[in-house]
Amino acid sequence: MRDMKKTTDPEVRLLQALADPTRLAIVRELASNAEVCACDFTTCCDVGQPTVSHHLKVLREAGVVASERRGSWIFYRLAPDVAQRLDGIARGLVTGGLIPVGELTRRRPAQTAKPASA
Amino acid sequence: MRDMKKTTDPEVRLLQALADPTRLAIVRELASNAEVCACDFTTCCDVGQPTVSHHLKVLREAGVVASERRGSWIFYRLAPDVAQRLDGIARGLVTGGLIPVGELTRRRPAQTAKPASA
DNA sequence: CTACTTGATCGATACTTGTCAATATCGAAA
DNA sequence: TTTCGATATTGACAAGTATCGATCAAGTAG
Repeated sequence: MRDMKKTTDPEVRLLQALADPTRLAIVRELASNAEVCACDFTTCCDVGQPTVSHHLKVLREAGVVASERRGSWIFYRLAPDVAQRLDGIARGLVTGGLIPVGELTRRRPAQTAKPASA
Repeated sequence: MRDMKKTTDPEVRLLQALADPTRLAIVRELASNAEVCACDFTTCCDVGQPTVSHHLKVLREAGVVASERRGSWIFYRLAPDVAQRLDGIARGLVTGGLIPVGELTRRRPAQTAKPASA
């Protein structure tokens, strides 16, 4: 378990796909253009062509982007549910507004006892 | 520029902080408990204490969690704006609903010409 | 004070990843 | 078919990082 490097969690996969400057630049470009040729990313992201290809593969396999070949070029666009999936993660992190922390704190012997984790 | 490893982009920083199985497990624990003792993460995330400490540091420096010492224990909770920040990133990725892709495709000579990136 | 407990830090190691140069593949056009 | 342009893949390398054991620092309890 300790060496569990293979992340199966789809939320972690999505976050990992987005958690890179170059890939987020690609995604942002796609967010404002709706359709971008692969060759354009090399200029807008300031990286070499193989690097762009690599990042596009990561994004593709994470379900972040979809590709479509037209003529000699391959156009990429955002998967339609990316924003929704990310928003789902964000919603899962909402607690502060729902649970008054002070109340939880108040009904514990906070200074001397540790609350049960379960 | 090519060696720009120092990521200053706060959105990338947030995503990087969350894009790890152990850290997301910590964050989820905090999302459902609102306040968790640092010592409890070792069991719930199945990693050693130094590892937990390391990940908590990463989360702290990314502004994802806040810590508070009470007695011998240090309690962690989610920063109140984490969900909102993540949602902000998600909103920035919404385009499919705003721009009818078909229309963009239709008014281009898609088969033979490449559209200008700008 | 000492002894104990919690959490942070250090050092080492193994794994992962971002990048590039070189090459291969694929589609279009001649 | 050959040639050319656009992508993908491969191989290698450097940098980053997740993890652990050992140790340190800070606080509590005797």
